[in-house]
Amino acid sequence: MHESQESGATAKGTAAQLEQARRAKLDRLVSLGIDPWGKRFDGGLPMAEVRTRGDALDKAAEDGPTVRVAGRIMLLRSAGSLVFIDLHDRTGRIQIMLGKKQVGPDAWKIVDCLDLGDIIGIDGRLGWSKTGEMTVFASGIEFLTKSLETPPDKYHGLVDADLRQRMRYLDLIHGEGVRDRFVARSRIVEAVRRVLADRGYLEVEGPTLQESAGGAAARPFKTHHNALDMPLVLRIALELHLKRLLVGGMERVFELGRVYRNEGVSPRHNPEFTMLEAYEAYGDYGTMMDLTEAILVATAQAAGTPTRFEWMGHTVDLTPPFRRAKYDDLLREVTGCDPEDPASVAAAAAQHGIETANRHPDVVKSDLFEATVEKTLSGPVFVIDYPAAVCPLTKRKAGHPHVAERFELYVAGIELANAYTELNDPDLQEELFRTQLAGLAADESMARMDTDFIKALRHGMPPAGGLGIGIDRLVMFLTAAPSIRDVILFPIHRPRADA
RNA sequence: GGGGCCGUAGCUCAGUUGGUUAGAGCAUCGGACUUUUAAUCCGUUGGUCCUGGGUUCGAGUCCCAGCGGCCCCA
Repeated sequence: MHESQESGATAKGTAAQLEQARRAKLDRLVSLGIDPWGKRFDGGLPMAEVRTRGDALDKAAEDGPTVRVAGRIMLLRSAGSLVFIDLHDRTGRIQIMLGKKQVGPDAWKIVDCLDLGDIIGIDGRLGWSKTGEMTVFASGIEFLTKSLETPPDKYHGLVDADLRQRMRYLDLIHGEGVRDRFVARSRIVEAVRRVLADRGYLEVEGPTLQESAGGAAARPFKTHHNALDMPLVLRIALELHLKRLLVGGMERVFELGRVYRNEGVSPRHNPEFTMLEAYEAYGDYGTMMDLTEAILVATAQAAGTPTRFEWMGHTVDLTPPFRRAKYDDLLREVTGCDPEDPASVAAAAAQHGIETANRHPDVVKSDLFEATVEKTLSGPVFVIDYPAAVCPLTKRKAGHPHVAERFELYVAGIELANAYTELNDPDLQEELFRTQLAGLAADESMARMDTDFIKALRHGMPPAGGLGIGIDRLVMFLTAAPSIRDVILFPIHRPRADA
């Protein structure tokens, strides 16, 4: 304490004292000629593999194999000149026993400098302790990295949701199942790519900086290019550029990438999130249903999700084929209105407090559907055949100009996928881009003129099916996560005044 | 944008109707311990009670505003 006052670094407050104690140990390591930041450490076995070997050992035997492991100190129990450590790596944990006699006086000086959170490498004999715990009985220790910060409570870990997201690295170390969930996310994305690759799809990358944001109904983030002195927006969807590639003869394309929507934050919304969009020439929305089922089955398997499970209070069974239900039929069942009759729909909407005056009937209908039907859909269910006016990028059903060949896949009341038979008539597309629906704010409208896209369509886009899947929601669903922030490593946050 | 709940030590949490010097566990530091496993035992350090106002003899506690978080609704 007195030393620190002399050096001007007064240890005021617990945090400073805790750090000072760690820095003292760091200094001791340096004085022992040890680099507290370590170096390359080859030949370490993953803990999971060590455990597999340990399980095969006779528990009384004292001639187990020599193993080398590396990891972070999560627990440290000192019994005099005997120290037990729980060492963790990405694959699991194992107990290390360090004895003063066993490791010798030089190594013991290192053991004296260990704190929770430090990273070390250990050589030792694999065996079982007297109390029946698989243990590496250390013969040597290599110091690899000092931790200057105090880890969270070793039993409770980090609980505060804010801290967990701002300091995700700590959450990954200490949070129950946190790393597993992000491992699952990686496996899910891998599976998506595999399904598409197996079907001959090419993965491509469209521009994230665009002149105008199309392909969805959302407000974009605005930015500016200095050298070109032009305003730009971040993309809100992948659709319009992928369809240009269909024109270009890339008949099966997909993009798996980040999109940005300048809107509210909620348990199901983050301003940046990951979308999959896939387009298949010569297909339609039925083709996309098959693809969606294949992706759901493959990703569930990759994530280790059972076929039948509970999520958000809904029971879900992922055995294909998924149920298909017509939009109008669901609306009729749930609300009792006549979907074909705008007056009947408006009356039902009014009962739910939905504004009906001066609004396009399909907008009202869409609001009514969202307010009443969506939450009842345990799913998985393909809701098919949407009111055409709210689908400006979708081909109309042959002989039914007011019905769009669109489906949304619902699971547990949440929209997981959205697909169309793609509109490829350039004249109709141009007209729909021009048509602003009454009662729909520009921000909420997909109708935004994109003359370059129209030009592309005029060169001929083959009939096609297109599919969009929200990867974050898919991961939420398959890992039973209640919030999108549980599946995004670094979700958006307001800055904090202190830290 | 509206409503509800929350913010106390590095972490996890108590804190009664407003009442003496704000507590515990973990972590830290010192001590005992060669079979522990959230080790145990003895001792020890550590506080902008989110911030700013207000009410009061007296505020962690009540009121107002702000900041931050979680949830619900639009």
